[in-house]
Amino acid sequence: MLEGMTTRDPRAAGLARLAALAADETRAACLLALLDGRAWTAGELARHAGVAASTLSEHLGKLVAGGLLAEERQGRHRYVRLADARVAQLVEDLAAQVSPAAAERPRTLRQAGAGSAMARGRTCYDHLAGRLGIAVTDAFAARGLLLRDTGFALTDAGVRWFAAAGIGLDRRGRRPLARACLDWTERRPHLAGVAGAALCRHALETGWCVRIGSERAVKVTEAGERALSGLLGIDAGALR
Amino acid sequence: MLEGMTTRDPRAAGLARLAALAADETRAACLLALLDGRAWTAGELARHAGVAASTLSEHLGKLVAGGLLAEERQGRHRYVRLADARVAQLVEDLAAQVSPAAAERPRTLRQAGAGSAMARGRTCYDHLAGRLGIAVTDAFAARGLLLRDTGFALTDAGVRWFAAAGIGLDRRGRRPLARACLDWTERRPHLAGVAGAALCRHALETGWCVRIGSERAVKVTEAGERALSGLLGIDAGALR
DNA sequence: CGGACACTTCGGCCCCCGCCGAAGCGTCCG
DNA sequence: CGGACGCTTCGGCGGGGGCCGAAGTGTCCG
Repeated sequence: MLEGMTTRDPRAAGLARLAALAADETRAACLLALLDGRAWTAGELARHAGVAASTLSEHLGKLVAGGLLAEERQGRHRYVRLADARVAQLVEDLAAQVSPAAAERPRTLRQAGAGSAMARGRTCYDHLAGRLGIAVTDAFAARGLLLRDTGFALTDAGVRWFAAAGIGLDRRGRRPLARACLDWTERRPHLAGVAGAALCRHALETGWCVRIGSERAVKVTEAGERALSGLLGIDAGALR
Repeated sequence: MLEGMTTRDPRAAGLARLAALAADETRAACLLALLDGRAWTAGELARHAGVAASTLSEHLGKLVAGGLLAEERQGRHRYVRLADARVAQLVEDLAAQVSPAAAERPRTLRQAGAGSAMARGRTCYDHLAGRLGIAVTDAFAARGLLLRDTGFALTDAGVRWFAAAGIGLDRRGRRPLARACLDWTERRPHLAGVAGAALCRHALETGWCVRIGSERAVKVTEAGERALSGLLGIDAGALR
């Protein structure tokens, strides 16, 4: 009907193609599961999503081809993880947009227990979240290390704090040094970006926190309580 | 196959439903067009997207029902615009993720001319973009009004600057005071959020800038050059 | 070497959804 | 009042894509 089939907008086509990757419930479940920052096998994801292995294999093919996932093959396993921090942020942003109603709703006692551990402290892709993440972010703001009421950025004092604590910040690359990640249990933003990732890595490496089981939940150790109290003035009570 | 049809993750379902709204090329073209912040009629969007009016009517129904668009009916016209700044940011973020290759490619002389005017200065939803937006952001950063290398936030001096310039900042609401919007012609972030919107509104109201034609492009007036030079030290040459 | 295992490919099924034109409805204007 | 106009609803068509089980490939382990 239209004469010249006016070449359609390539930006619209690209946007649609990208969104289509997340527009399927099974693939969306994979993306959300992978938000924990770990690498999952195809089989784990298939069981998690409740579909046949063959079905999930095709989904992974699309997600990898679309650049959302990176894959690593080890023996007979296919491990996938979110391709990079940009993708993680995109999934977070989309998830944060989705109806806040769908957020909290523990179903079984066991889930409720796990949920409360998750609410205390957990990782979100590569940074700290839950009440632990909030407490750290609050402490940074209270000590003038972080601006968060007029945007979200480390102050000069904040940059010096990281140097003094011996936590290196990789300032090459396009990833922002600090950005806000909107939590979906707590309803408040917490520190993400290069600084959030560096802090989380340091906390796990030095034993301030340990992972609980194979889950995303983390627990603050006694050494961690002392360190967080000394370096940031965080009261241990705020973490319970 | 599966016994209890294990109730699927409502968060995944919500994410998939949201993404599906943008996963169609015609709807994606609408969302991108509406990024200019104006209200479009259904007919304008149908011509823009190159589909029948009946087709586009159905698309608008879904976008409105999904909360991405707000509509306003006037007589026999149906005006739609992006529902709010959150949606605008989401579309921006998705568009920024899409292959940078699909960015620049002027096709006709007329488009090239319009493109260069757009590159000089334009609005992006409700804030300034293009080289004008970059110049303003650079000036804010150079004068210590804005932190952007360690995140993105107004400094105290920045907040005072807005007060001194008589530009009100509405600090109620959840919208961040300052945030980065990634430009897709220039490849650098520029000031968005409450402060970016207030600055843009003020610039248009006081005649620092005027819109060119019915497009998103804006031009800096002579009065605007004097004001930007006096208040921010922006050299007029940077805007050409 | 043979069986268990993780994943992939293939064929087939079916549903969803985007598309259109035709017809209908409300609004505007001469 | 009547015709032009903008939008919506409806029926029907066609393509795309998610799903599965079965069969195939490659890996690990006893």
